[in-house]
Amino acid sequence: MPSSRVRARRGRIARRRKRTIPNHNDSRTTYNEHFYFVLRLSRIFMRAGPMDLDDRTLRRLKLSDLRLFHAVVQWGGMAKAAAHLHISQPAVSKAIATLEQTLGVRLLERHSQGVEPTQFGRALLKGGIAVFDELKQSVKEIAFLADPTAGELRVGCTEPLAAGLVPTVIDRILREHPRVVFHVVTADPATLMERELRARNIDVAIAPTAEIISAADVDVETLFDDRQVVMAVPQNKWFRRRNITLADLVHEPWILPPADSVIRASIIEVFRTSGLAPPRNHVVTFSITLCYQLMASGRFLAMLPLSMARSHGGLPLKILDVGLRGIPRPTGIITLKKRTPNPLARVFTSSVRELAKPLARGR
DNA sequence: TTGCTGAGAAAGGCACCTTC
DNA sequence: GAAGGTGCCTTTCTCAGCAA
Repeated sequence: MPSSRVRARRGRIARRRKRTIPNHNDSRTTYNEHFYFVLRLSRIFMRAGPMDLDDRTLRRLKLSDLRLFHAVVQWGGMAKAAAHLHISQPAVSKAIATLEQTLGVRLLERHSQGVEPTQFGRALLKGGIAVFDELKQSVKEIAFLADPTAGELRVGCTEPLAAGLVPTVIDRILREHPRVVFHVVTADPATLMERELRARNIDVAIAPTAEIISAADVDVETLFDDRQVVMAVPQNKWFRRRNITLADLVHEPWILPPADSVIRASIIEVFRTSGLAPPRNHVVTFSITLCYQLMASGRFLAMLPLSMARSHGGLPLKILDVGLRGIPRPTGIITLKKRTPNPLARVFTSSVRELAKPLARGR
């Protein structure tokens, strides 16, 4: 039986503990991180359904548990997650059980072949991705403030923009921020938005905006019409001709995008509007590298975005004046709303805006 | 203010159990 | 047999209290 002095002391300690954040055995979990984490989770669970999540319950949630829960879902089982995290299976099982007890809901469906997240588990996962992304962005912000010449930026763009505008922007930024690392992903606009931006694999996307379905979670800033114009290299026989029309070029070797693409349909429409049959498909490809290689021979023509001719990369492409304004293709910056921006993303987008100004004239 | 101490909480491992 | 769950244990960490 403890003495009255000891009991009184223990009582005082217990009362103090109730007023403070519990010990998480994780020195990396700072008060601010915990506050933000709890705030996000409370919003997530408010959306998930009516639940009794009081302040103490939310304070028990830990970033380490969320990371562990992520691993379990990612690997499809507690034992597999434990192996990847270098801890024992019971440790994972207990952590998940504690998490479920704290939240008062079942997060995982247990099967003989592993586990699967429930609707509550999926809600937690979705929020978890956002929580870790926000933390990552904060760390990047701190790193950028500590050393503005370094950092990391993930950019998504289409193939033509990767061959024109984007390298010019990157080159410009690297002159001022020489130790910045760029990760560039190329894909079609819809994939960039769904697979890369929403999954937070990229910080910013530069792409044609007309093909982006407007959504509440996405910011679209159209900067210029990247007109599709007829292009050739200076060695091409048509380059020095004057007063040429589309009809003169229709029987030349053309490089065209695949038949099921939006841009191919627009090109065909241009020929039809001029009363012409579409050119024969000599080469059908989305590959800009292949396009460059073929055009370098001086034989092939292609309808490419104006930004490719205006930027300082790749082949010295020249516009053939066939008396058309070109197919307008609104292009701009796409970012995720309510996401703390990577400080380098701000540098990147302002550089894009500046370089897009000459292309935006007449828009 | 600093360093030490002790209590309590949390994390995680081992052995074993249960379920499919 | 494979997977998760449970009980018991040890280790580690945090923090209040206290003395110098």
